[in-house]
Amino acid sequence: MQQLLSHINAYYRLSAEAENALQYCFTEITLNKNELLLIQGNVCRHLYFLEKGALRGFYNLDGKEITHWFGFENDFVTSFHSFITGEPAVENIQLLEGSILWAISKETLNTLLDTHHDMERLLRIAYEKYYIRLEERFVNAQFKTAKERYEELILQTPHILERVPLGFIASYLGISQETLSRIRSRL
Amino acid sequence: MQQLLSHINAYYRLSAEAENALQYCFTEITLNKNELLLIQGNVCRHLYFLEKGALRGFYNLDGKEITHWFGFENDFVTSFHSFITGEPAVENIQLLEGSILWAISKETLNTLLDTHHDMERLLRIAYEKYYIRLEERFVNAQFKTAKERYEELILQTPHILERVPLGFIASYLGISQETLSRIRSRL
DNA sequence: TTTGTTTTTTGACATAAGTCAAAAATTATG
DNA sequence: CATAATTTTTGACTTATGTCAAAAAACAAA
Repeated sequence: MQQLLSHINAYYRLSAEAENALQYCFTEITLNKNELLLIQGNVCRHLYFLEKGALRGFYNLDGKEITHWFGFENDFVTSFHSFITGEPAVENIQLLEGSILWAISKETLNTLLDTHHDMERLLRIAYEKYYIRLEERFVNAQFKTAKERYEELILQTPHILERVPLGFIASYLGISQETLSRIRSRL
Repeated sequence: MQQLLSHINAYYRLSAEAENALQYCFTEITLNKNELLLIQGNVCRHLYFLEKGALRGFYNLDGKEITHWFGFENDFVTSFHSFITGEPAVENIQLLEGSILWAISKETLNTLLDTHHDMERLLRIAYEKYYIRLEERFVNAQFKTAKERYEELILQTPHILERVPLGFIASYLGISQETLSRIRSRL
């Protein structure tokens, strides 16, 4: 819990009241490797803070598993579309390592947001950062070659390489595993 | 101005005070076709509401212009990354038609957000919607074929086809103009 | 209209990346 | 440690899409 609080405060300095209220809104969850935090078709009703561990979001496309994002320490994770819209998730969330998470339900979050203007701001600022990140990935996906995307990954998020099997990384980069393997061999 | 207010209220019902304050924060701008609202390298200090008209965001890649988004009636537009971070914009914003816009500076927006919790919420909700939209485009860019992306465009945003030259649409979809032309001919 | 400009299409060819199958390497487990 | 299971690499071949150049079509202006 301390880690969650200090991570949030690095983003945006909360008032003492908001910070205090926040503490009682999160529930600790421990999960093992390979367990599913969310199964596609279910509505994702929680937002999670990942204190320790790693996980991935993936969905099925023509029988293949497509990993489209990873979460690591200090990330907020959820099936975004489902959490926001209340529609069934198209994706699964699976643990890549044994992990410690803190969960808050959408209802509880909404109460927090109603009560504390600065919580609302925190979330708004968080969205800005996540939006910018996604925008960058989008530009990479659409306008860069497979090799360039892999090099970008090495520079920007090398921790992914160290903790995730290659097959997951390939689909994360939007390329086949074989192509990724070849790129690596001639780098 | 009336259009801006009613569009916002369709998103999220503002308090009378917030709505009133908001009215005095926007300035009307009229621009002609082909004019530039933003030139790359400059910091984008405003958020714009597009009341009437159309525009595009584009940047240069290896000497080619890459159009990566369009704006139409009732869209909020800005060079997002630059507006948020205060860094120079990597993109240009150009008018595709003569347009009427309403501008608000970042400073003025921040004052509004400080004063009105519900403005903060409005913006937070707006970000959610824009995030979801971008997420969808991202998945399309990375995991769908050129033909599928074009078909998606026909279904989801046919108005783009009617108002924008094909060359711009091609780079928006992340394909060459020639390929787009061929896709169209065998559809 | 006629002429000039811009946009779109077509053709020929090049290339990045995908697919399928099998081998090699790595990691897990009895 | 030996065997099984998983992950990564390699090889041969296919395919989608890009590039460059030119023709055709559409649009604008005189």
